[in-house]
Amino acid sequence: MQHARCFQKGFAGTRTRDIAEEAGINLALLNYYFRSKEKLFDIIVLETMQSFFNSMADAFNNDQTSLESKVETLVSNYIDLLTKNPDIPLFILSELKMNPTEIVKKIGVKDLVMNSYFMKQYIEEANAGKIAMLHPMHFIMNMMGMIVFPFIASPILKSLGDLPQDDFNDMMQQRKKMIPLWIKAILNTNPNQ
Amino acid sequence: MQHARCFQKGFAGTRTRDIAEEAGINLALLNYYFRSKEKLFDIIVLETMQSFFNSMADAFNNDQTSLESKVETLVSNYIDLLTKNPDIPLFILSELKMNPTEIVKKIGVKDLVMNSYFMKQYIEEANAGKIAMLHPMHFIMNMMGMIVFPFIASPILKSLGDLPQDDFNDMMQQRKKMIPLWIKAILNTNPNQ
DNA sequence: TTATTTATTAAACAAATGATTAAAACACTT
DNA sequence: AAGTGTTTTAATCATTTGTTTAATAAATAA
Repeated sequence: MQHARCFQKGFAGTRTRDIAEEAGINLALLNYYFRSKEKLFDIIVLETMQSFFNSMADAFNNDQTSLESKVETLVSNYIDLLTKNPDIPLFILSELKMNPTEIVKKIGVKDLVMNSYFMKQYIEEANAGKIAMLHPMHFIMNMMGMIVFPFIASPILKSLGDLPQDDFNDMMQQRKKMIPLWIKAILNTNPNQ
Repeated sequence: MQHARCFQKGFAGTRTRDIAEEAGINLALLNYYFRSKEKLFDIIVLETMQSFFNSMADAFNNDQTSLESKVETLVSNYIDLLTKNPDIPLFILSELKMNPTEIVKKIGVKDLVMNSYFMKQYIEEANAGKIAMLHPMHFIMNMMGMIVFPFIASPILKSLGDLPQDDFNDMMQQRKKMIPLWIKAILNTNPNQ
């Protein structure tokens, strides 16, 4: 399923009639299966977040690859994913603001990220002095910010830089190579400057 | 005016009755002044974006300060602004996705950013080899991403890092000092690696 | 004052919308 | 074939919601 309309218009902006039509089923059937619009959206949000985060779980927990290589994989995969589905982040973050922590807990994204082999490697290298002693959350904010923010802000950025969709996508492809370099530069920065 | 409800729930999720009540005026009066919900929101979005971008215009066009110092000011001011009004970015970006380029043009944000003294300095220093030869849009994406993304994604980040609101705010204060250092590190990165 | 425009309100309207109902169609078992 | 439970649908309901109307109050002009 694509949930295209949901992603674009969000919970309040999406009509159950449109969802039913898009799915090719009767409106009453939608309620027969999901009981209410809210429960339907709970499922859509959950599924979407789950697939968004789980898509990286394998690479995250590979104990054969370096931290650096994991960053490269993560950046590359997410940029490809977001190029194909640019509406997902804004959808997730908008819906999440309404039902705050409930959904996040259900997915177990905290365990997925914070207890990953990736995080273990990060903390080890930080303790060993190989990279900057930087709170993991700053690292996540920077990395995800550099990856996700351009897609969230694409309307304004495309207008700002006179970028048609194709040029914007080209730029995102460039970022696949650049972001890992920038991350490395950040991790070599002395925080006590 | 605060537009609090609008910022939290967006166009589709906000009821005109609630806006009227919050403003302490009669519902019919709202239409008497603004003619329709859509036109009311056009004004709110426009005003909000204008204040968001214009708030930085002065510092941006100061020809007495260095590029580095401008980055520091920008980061610090925006983090303070977003700490006070964390709902603004998601509101702007959500509404912007519906009415794509129309609004952006009205504000003249393109002229404000791209023809600023700040940008001139950036391009000069890039040409002089003092900083990396990096497309200005990458620079903007990175800087704004590092500043704004944490606020947009705060629900998930706070849960991920076990951060109560106060700790989250502390972390944002830390970023005031860090982001300029990270930006500098990025601008010293050789892109042809 | 009186007239006229402007601001404000309570009430109502029409369309949209999430949900339900009751009946029909289908699948499966005995 | 008859019985039973499940799936699907057209029609309907009850609210919600953006907007309008018609009347009143307040301000302004004559």
